[in-house]
Amino acid sequence: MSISKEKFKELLREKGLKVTNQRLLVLEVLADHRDKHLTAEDIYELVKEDYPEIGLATIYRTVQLLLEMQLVDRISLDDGCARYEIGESGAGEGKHHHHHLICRTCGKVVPFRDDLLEELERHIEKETGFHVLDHELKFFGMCMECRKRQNSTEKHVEV
Amino acid sequence: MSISKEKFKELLREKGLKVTNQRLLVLEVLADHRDKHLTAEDIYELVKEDYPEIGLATIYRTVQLLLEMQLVDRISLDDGCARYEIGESGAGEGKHHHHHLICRTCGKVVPFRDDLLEELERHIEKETGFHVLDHELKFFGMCMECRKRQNSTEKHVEV
DNA sequence: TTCATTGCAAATTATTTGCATTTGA
DNA sequence: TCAAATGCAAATAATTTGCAATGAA
Repeated sequence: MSISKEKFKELLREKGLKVTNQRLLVLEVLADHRDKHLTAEDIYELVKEDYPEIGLATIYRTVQLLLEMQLVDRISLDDGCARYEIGESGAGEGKHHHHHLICRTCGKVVPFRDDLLEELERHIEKETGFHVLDHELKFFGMCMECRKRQNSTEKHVEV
Repeated sequence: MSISKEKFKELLREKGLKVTNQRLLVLEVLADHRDKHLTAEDIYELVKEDYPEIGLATIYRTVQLLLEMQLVDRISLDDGCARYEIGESGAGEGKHHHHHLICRTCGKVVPFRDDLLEELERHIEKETGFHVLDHELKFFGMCMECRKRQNSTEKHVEV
């Protein structure tokens, strides 16, 4: 449901920006790896497969542009580098994406779709006057697989 | 409601770690600036007032230790550096702190206390098997003051 | 005494920037 | 043609690490 290549080209032209191979490829890599939380370095390696002469600085400049155009989201997994993923909602109207379940045991990140926060946002606006435009919600814990593994290996272990 | 200096000393001894002035001062500075979201550099400057010979590396090592002991939380305001604040709940049982309302216009960060996420967490566990231990929730938007300012200055401005 | 802790400086890592060159409109 | 975009290398900024000196137990 993310943005099409044509729509992206159009948006670039509207802004008076140029349509370059590099920009198209960065968006394509992000679109081909949705829910993968790629770092700039990840994107760099993936784009290099098709376009070996690209520079890392171009990746940074392009994701910055895509962020401003609201075509991608930046998330942090608290590992010291920013991660990027393509937005669900195309041009960024329905800006209420998904949350992330981050397993503290194996590091896996599972997306979770939910809109239960809308009510909380209305509550916040009424209570504090703060107008909420967007939110970012992360849950930390242990995924099902790790729980199973823990159960089987720690059955007789004292804590 | 955060941890007392005595309790902290006791915890250090339990772990076989040494009670040092530097460690006490870092905790004290965090306790004296609750809800202030200090960077390592901020803490460094504040501790230097009492203890000018402290090194920045010690700040980093100490906040790392405090994080492991669950006495402080690390949050990111997406400005390229980690921020630290003292935990509400002392030894970290009731790990459900507060959320942050981040104003995109003036950068102000307002804490907001709420427990409406518990229901959502139960829902997630039932749905996905992911066992939630903690969460981090940020809202981005515009604070009341900025909204007022905007109304008064942009009354006749075309967008 | 003795090993954990510290301060300092150097190293590392992610990201940004300056600039000459290239390229899309 | 020509400003925008790129690639490269150097600069920056946050954080980490190695190591000799210090200090708490």
